[in-house]
Amino acid sequence: MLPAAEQLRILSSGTADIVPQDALLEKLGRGQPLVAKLGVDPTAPDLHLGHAVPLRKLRQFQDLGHEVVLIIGDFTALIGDPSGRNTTRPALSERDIDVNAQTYIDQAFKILDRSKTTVRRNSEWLAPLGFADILRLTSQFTVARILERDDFQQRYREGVGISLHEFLYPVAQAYDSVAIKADVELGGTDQLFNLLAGRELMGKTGLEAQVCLTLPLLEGTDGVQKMSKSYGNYVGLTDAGDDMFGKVMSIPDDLMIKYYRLCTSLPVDEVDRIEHGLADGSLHPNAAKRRLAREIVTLYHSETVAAESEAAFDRLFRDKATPEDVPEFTIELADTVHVPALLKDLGLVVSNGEGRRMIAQGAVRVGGTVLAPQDLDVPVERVEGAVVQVGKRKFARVVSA
RNA sequence: GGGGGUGUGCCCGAGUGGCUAAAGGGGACGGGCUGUAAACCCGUUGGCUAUGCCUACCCAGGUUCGAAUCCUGGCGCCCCCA
Repeated sequence: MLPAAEQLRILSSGTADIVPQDALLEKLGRGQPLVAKLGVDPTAPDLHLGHAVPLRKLRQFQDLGHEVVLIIGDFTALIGDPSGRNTTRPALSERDIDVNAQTYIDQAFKILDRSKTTVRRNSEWLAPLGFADILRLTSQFTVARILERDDFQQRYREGVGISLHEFLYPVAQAYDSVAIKADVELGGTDQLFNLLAGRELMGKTGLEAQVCLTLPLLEGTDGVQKMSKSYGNYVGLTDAGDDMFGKVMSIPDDLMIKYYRLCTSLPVDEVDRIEHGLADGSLHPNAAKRRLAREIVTLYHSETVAAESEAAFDRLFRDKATPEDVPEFTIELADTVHVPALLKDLGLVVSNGEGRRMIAQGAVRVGGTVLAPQDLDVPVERVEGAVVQVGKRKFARVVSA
């Protein structure tokens, strides 16, 4: 094992906070493998770069010789983390949870080392608790303490309802840490409260308290909201190379360095160099972003795919040419084709109305030429075998049935 | 248990009987500029082969020539008092 100080240097990079830092140094100093914990929510089966941030950090722990326990929050899913905007969440069926958990694990192993990872479900220890156990557990926390949590405070102030059982979420999560005797728990900065609850409960239970390590929340491609599927601003770990490359290219410049730090495996020093290059103008932002996109695609696919994705990207956006592989659709065509309906059939727009609007706005090309606003109906020869394009990135080739 | 408030399009939010497919903002989308960045400008944003028709302002009824707007009942959410 590396010296504790060196480990700490690596583990601290990109973190938001380590509470308390000296405790981590001390734990590392014992030269024993630590147990690093991450609790995951089995409600969102599609992982994205945001989910990958703590997973990457866990991977660092593994590479340094530590153990990782991944906790599937199948039981806490009955509550739903109150930090979400949704106060009510539909209860998932056991089957859904199984499927989601499996999907999660499969994707997580794109990042984690399988041999150093233990997967547990918190229903293992939470489900058997009786009411008396829960009373004992909840008596460890005061209402004032629970209300310190930012989102509870805010919701309480704004008069948004808080259900009593939501108070139990941090308590349950804290108990997870007790159950597995975690040394370190990871989470986003929005998790700090929950992580600290675990630290507190462990202390009160006579265990050595865990260290809380928080990571910044990653903004999505819009650069504003945190990355999330529901905001549509995510880069999925299973996205095709082309998509991944394109999405990364669309992030705001200001976010590049953060992505470099949190989403790639480049060494800290290299990222620092890039940062300086951008600051003094010696590195063009476009070049830096391309490299970022390549690094990320390489991580989840391969170097070859990354190169192909970049080539496809250039073809589409720099040369404004048609992509290589346009999906083909076989459709029965009349002599005169009603274009809005055609666009809808091709899946390029969701309704005829949208198709009309797109045509009116000059966003539709057939065989490379922009369709005039009055061309709602065109002769079949014009579309047959032609590439139909809506906007910059939606293409389809029409083949007559 | 009692009192009060509120429910509008993806979101916020105007709108108290016709001029409202519903102001304004945000978001999103499209066009221009460009580096698919930011900023900025312009446009679009319920459905329908469409000078019109249909469906829409929590739900169900009702009043009216006409309702998001009025009435009745229901549901949801919030606040205060106990």
